[in-house]
Amino acid sequence: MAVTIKDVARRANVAPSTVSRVISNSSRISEKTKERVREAMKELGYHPNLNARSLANKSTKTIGVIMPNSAKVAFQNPFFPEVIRGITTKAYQEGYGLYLSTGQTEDEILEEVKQMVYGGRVDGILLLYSRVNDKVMPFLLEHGFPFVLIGRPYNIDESKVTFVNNDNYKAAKTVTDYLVLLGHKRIGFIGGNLDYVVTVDHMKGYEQALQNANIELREDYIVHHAEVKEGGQDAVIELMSIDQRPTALVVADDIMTFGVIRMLEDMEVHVPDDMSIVSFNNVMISELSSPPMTTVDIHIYDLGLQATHCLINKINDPDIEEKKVIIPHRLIKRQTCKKME
Amino acid sequence: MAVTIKDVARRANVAPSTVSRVISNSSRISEKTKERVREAMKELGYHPNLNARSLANKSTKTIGVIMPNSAKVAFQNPFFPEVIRGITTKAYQEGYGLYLSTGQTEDEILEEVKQMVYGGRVDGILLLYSRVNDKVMPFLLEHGFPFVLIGRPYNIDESKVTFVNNDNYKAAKTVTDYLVLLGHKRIGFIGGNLDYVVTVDHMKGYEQALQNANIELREDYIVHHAEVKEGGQDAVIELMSIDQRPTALVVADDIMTFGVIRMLEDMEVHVPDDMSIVSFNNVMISELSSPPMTTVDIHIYDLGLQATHCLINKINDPDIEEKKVIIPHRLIKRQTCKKME
DNA sequence: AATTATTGCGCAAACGCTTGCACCATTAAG
DNA sequence: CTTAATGGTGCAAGCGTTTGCGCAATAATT
Repeated sequence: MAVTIKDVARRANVAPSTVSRVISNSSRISEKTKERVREAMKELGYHPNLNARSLANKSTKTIGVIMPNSAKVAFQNPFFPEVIRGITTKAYQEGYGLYLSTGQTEDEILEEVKQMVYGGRVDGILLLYSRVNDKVMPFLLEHGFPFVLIGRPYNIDESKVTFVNNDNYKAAKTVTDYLVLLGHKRIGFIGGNLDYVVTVDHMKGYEQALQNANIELREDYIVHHAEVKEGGQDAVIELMSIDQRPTALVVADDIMTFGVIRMLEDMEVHVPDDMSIVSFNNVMISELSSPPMTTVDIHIYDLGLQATHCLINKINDPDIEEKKVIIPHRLIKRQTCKKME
Repeated sequence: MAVTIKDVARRANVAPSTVSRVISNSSRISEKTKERVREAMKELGYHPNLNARSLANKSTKTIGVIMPNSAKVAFQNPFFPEVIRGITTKAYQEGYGLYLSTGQTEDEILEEVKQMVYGGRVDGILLLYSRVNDKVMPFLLEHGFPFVLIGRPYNIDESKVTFVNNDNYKAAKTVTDYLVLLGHKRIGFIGGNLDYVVTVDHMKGYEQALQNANIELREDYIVHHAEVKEGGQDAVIELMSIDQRPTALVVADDIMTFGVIRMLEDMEVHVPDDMSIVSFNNVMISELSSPPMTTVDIHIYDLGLQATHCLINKINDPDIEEKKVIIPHRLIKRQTCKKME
C-alpha cells in the first residue's frame, strides 16, 4: 500500500490534518513544523492520492477536451493536433491535466460528457467544435457547468457562452475579395461539412463578397464535402465537369487543398496558371505543397491557448461574465494565386 | 449537491450497499430489488461519483498517454494523431478514458508520470515513443506499474517490457534494397532525431542494405534532423552541396519528404527523374504530395490499437507475461522512385 | 495579575463509494 | 421437527483527503 498522509503524520509526530495543511502551505502552521513534516514526506516518499483529494475537494484539476465525432475522423485534420498543442501549453502552466473524449458518435460523446460532469471527472470542458445542432452545449448550459467553446455558438444566445473563434465570415470574404481583385469572376467554393458553423460562416463570406462584386452566385460552383481528404478530390471532379469551369477556388481547408492540387495536376490544370486557390488554416505543412499554397492563417495554436485561459478563469470564478474572444487571422500569400490576364 | 447512492437507497428502501451491488450488477441481489433500485436511480437522475469510486476501488478506468516532449512538438507530426486514433478506438470499446501528458521537457514528463502513478490517476500507461536514454520506463519498471511501449525498448531487457513496434530495421533495409534494385548506387539517408530508437533502427537497416550490395558507406550521405519540417529542407541543402550528389534518398518521415520535395523543386532537381525518394509512415496526406510519394505504410493506427489492447490486458491481469507485438509494414509504391538509366 | 488575542495544532466529520461479514428468512435435507 | 444450506440485505469499516471547530499555550493588553 502506498504511503498516506497518516504515515507522514505519525513519522513527524503531528496530526494528519497538519500534514494536509502543510501540503496546502497553510499559514496556520509554523515554519518549524512545516519543515519537520516536509522532511518526513521526503523520507517516506509521500505522494498525495489525487482521487481522495478530488473527493474531498470537489476539484480535479483536469479539463475535459471534447472533439467532434471523436478523434476518429477529427485527427485526420492537423487542426486538432495544433489546437491541442495550444491547450496543452496553457494547461500545463496552470497545473491542469487533460482528459480526452473518445466517443465516435454524437450520442456517445454526449454520454461521455455527462460522465465527466456528473462523475466529477473534470472541472471544466473545452468544446473543440461548433456543430449546428449540438446537444452537448445545451446540456452544459443547463447544468451551469464551466465550458468554453472553440468556434461560435449557433442557435444559442452568444451572451450566454464564452467562446474563442476567428472571424470566419470575414476571412472568407477577404479571401474572395482578393480573388476578385485578381480579376477572377468565376470563383468556386469547396466547403466542409455543413453541420459545422465554420462552414456556414465561410460560405456567407464567400457569397457576400461575390454579391458586393456584382458577380452572380452559381449553385454549381458551390460544393461541400465532409471528408477533408477524399472531399478535395471529389469536389474537383464535380467542378471541373461544369461547362464554364471556375478559374479560382476558395477551399475550406489546407489539407483539402493538397487533394485539390493533386487532382488538378492529374487533369493537367496547372496551379496557379490555370487555377488560383486560396484556403484556410495554414497548418504546418501548408507551406510544403507544390506550389506552396496561399492560405489564411487562423492562429490555431492561439485558439487553443486562449480558450484554455478563459476556461481556467471560469473554473476559478464561476460568476465571471461570459466572454467572446476573436483571434485575428491573416492572409498568407504564397504561390497558388495569379492575376487573370 | 448531486444525488448520491444514499439518496437512491432511501428512495428504494434499501441499504446503500444494495444500491452499489445493483450498479455492479451483483448476482446476490434479486431481480425484483434490482428493478426497484434502477427505477429509483432513473427518477432521481443518479450518476456515480467517479472519484469516490476510484478511491474505494483503486481503479480509475483511465489510461495515461505519454508523448515525447509533449504534444508541443510531437503533434507536428501526423504520426501521433493517428496513433491516438487507434488508442481512442480501443479505449472507448473497453470503457477506458484517456489522460494526456502535457509536459514539455523530459523532466516535466517524468514528474507527470509520477503523479499519474502515485496519485492513482490512471490504471496503466501508454508510452508513445522510445527514446534512447529514457527515465520514464525505468521508473515504471521499478514500480511494477502496467505500461506498454509503442516502439522498442533500448538498453533494457526486451523480455521485461511489453511493446508494440514495427520492424523498422527491416523496413529500412527493404526500402534501401529497393532503391539498389532500381539501380541506385548513391543513396542518401535523411534521418530523424537520433535520440529515438526508430532512427537508429532505420539507419542500421540502411547501412546493412548498402553493405550487402557492396556499396561503400559515405558519412556525408547521412544527415539527421530533429524537426520534421525544417529538417527536411536543411537536409536537402546539405546533401545537394556534395560533389557527387545522391540519386536517391531514404527519408525518415513522410512530412519531411514534403519539405524535401519542395526544396528539390526549388533547386530544379525533379522527382523522380533526377532523384528518387522513399520514406516512412504513410500518413493520410502522404498520397497527396506531388508527385505522390512512395513510402512504407507502418499501420500507425494498428500500433495504437494493439498497444491499447495489450495494456488493458495487463491491467486486468498484472501477472500476464510480457509480450512483443510486431505490426507488419508494407511498401506503398507511388511515384517518387524511378529506375536509373 | 487578570483578561483577552493570537498562534499552532489536533479531533473528527465529511466526501461518495465498495465490500467483508453478519444476519434473517426461506427452503431443502435428515 | 430440528438442522443445514441457501439467497437476499444491511452494517459498518474502510479508501486518503480536507476543513470547521475547539483547545491549549503563549503573547499582548489593561
